[in-house]
Amino acid sequence: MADDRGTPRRRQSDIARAAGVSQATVSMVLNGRTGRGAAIRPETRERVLAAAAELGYAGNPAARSLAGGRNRLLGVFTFESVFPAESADFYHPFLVGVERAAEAEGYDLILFTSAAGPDGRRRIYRDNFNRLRMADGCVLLGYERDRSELDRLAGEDFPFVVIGRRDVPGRDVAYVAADYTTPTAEAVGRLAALGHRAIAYLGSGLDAEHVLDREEGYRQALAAHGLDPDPRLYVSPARSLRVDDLHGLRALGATAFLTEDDSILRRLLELTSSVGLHAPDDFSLVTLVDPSPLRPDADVSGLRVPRLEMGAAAVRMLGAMLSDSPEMGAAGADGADGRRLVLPCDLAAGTTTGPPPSPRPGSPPSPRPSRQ
Amino acid sequence: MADDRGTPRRRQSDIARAAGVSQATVSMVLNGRTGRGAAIRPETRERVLAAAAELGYAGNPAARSLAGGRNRLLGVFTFESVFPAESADFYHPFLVGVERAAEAEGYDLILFTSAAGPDGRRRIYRDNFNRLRMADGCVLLGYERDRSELDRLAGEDFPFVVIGRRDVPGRDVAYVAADYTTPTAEAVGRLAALGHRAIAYLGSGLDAEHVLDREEGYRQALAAHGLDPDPRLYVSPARSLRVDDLHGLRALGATAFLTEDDSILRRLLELTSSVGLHAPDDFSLVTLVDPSPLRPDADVSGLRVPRLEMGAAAVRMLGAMLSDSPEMGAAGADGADGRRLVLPCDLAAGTTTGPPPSPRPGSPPSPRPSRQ
DNA sequence: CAGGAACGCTGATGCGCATAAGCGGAGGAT
DNA sequence: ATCCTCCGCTTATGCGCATCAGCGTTCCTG
Repeated sequence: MADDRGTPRRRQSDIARAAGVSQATVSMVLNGRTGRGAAIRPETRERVLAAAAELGYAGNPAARSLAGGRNRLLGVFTFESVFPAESADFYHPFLVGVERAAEAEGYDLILFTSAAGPDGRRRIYRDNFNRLRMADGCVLLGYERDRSELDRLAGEDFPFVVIGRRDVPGRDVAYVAADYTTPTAEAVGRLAALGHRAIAYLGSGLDAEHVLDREEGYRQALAAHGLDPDPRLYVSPARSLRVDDLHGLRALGATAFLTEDDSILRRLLELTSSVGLHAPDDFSLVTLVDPSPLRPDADVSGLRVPRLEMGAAAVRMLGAMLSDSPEMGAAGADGADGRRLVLPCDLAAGTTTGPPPSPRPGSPPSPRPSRQ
Repeated sequence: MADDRGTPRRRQSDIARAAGVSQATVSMVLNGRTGRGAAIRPETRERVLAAAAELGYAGNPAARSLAGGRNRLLGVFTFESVFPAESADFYHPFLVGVERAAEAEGYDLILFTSAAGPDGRRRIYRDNFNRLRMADGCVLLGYERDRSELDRLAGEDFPFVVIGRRDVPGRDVAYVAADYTTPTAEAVGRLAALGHRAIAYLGSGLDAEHVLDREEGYRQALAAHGLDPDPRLYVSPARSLRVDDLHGLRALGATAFLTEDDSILRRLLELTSSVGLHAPDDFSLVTLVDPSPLRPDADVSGLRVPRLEMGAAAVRMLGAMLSDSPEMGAAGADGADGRRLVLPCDLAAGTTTGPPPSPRPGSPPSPRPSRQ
């Protein structure tokens, strides 16, 4: 009578023996399933349940999923750390959405944390193995440096949904994206309506789809409102914008700025406040991605990306792909029925936009390049 | 030659066929294991790996764990939402630690999100199935309402580590905790040294271990410094403290306050500022759990719980339990060797403590209840 | 009163994998 | 030449469960 350590787990066969039935019967009772026609006698049922309760039975999910085919595990792959110290604010809302939807749909989540490459970035394929396949399907999140892994994955027969638009030529990648084009265009429209004639675009310089969408909105709206698409107003990458550049833009008549990401926004605010300019009086500002909530000082006008909803929608889409047709997952048929979703993006009014400052004497608003 | 959809998941037997070897050989190669004596010929090995890569093989975690092997999957179970909207700041650092350690040790993480009960809280056992067993072991995080699930889990033979001290009678639960007692006592000591004679304790009213630890530190330090342990200074639960209560405590001579959690801290700050009192001039304040970083206005004195380290340590402990002895996991032998870890907690100086205000005329610092 | 159809259960099977046991051959020791 | 030992692989087995095809009974129908 040593200690009970190693108290063996109870199996269905233990219950079966205790209740005087077969293991198959135990399985049926516990699952409420019916073999073919109908049922288990209530009396037997009770005996089995009693035995299970008494022996403290707890099913083995691994065996369950082995026998059943699927494991109700959804993968979450991020190209960067899932819980990064800094960009916490960026990923967090997506993950909240993913988690909620997973919870609602009865899935557990598997986070691929083991796959870090030497550069700290994660890789889908490690030693040529696709660990993602451990899950029934996978949600991909974040921005990859290298598109080839995604291409390769798209060529496999594995169901996945990317958060963010991805166009892989010849493949039919499922994604949940946000519509950046419309609200970017709308932002330009509003600024134009306020009287701005020269709107500078401070871009990230990346060529990802979501970046192209914003540019597209900018250019379309410029044309639609009859504004001059002066290429000098389009600065990209603008990450290391300097005071000189700022002055240059203002000399071109720029009275409004669009910033493509948070670090550029930050940069611009630093610069402007260092020279004593403030929105909305001295210039207008619209940011094209959610500003970090860490800066409570300003309610910046700009896009509000429905991140939580995107995460949730991605999970729901994946769930649908998994249940609809068990095999439609990867290289689906023609048409991307429910496999592409573009969510609208709000344009928050904020407090950083207003009419352009009235032209100071001697400083004509019309573009007149001072030098260069 | 229709589309390739429907290509089933590859199994080891597929690889075996492609490489012209047996399934067992594939298993050995992929696991780097050696049958009995030594090895697989490098040539064979290469062929197998090539076939696996080409066919896009990825192991089935369920089958792996069923077969008695391991998954390299660690579970993360939280009794509440892992990514809660509000308490994000609370859980996040733990998860960062968990993620980093998992990454370092080459584990992937399973987040048990599917186990939500009707009340929104998660349950380990659902329909009597312990899904945690999908993983090799599990880290538990958060505070359970109901201790019975933990008791039951402790009775099973499944390796897990709890973040936060847990005493389950008769069981030997592995945990990584923080030492709240010492810094709480130290906080009282510092306040006493500054001249405070009456230190109020605003508690949460819970009876979890981590709460008891703080109380313990408070009481010990009161005794050690010869302060009167007036029970009226010990308010718990204090979550709905009111202005009256605040005045009552001050009438008792209280010049310093200890707050047990963030919501109580918040409450106290509301109250005091509503009556025009401010730390450290009018009173001193030490909080016994990290204040939410959302409040940049004050650098509150108080405990700093090493959450990130706790998360990482829990994963490392679990890793050790899994590799040391495959069976020491659950109800270990006697002695909790490396299975209990208590990390020290810093006491940050902050700016909310100082000497007690000099007694105003007519308002003696000695306790003299004015009324009631 | 024969034929059939549920009913209530059992036995067999296989999910994909790890692993123990087996086995032919090559090489060394005696 | 004989025996033994390792090597490099194969075959067989079972993890715990869900599920399917029976199979003896009972009850109903014509």
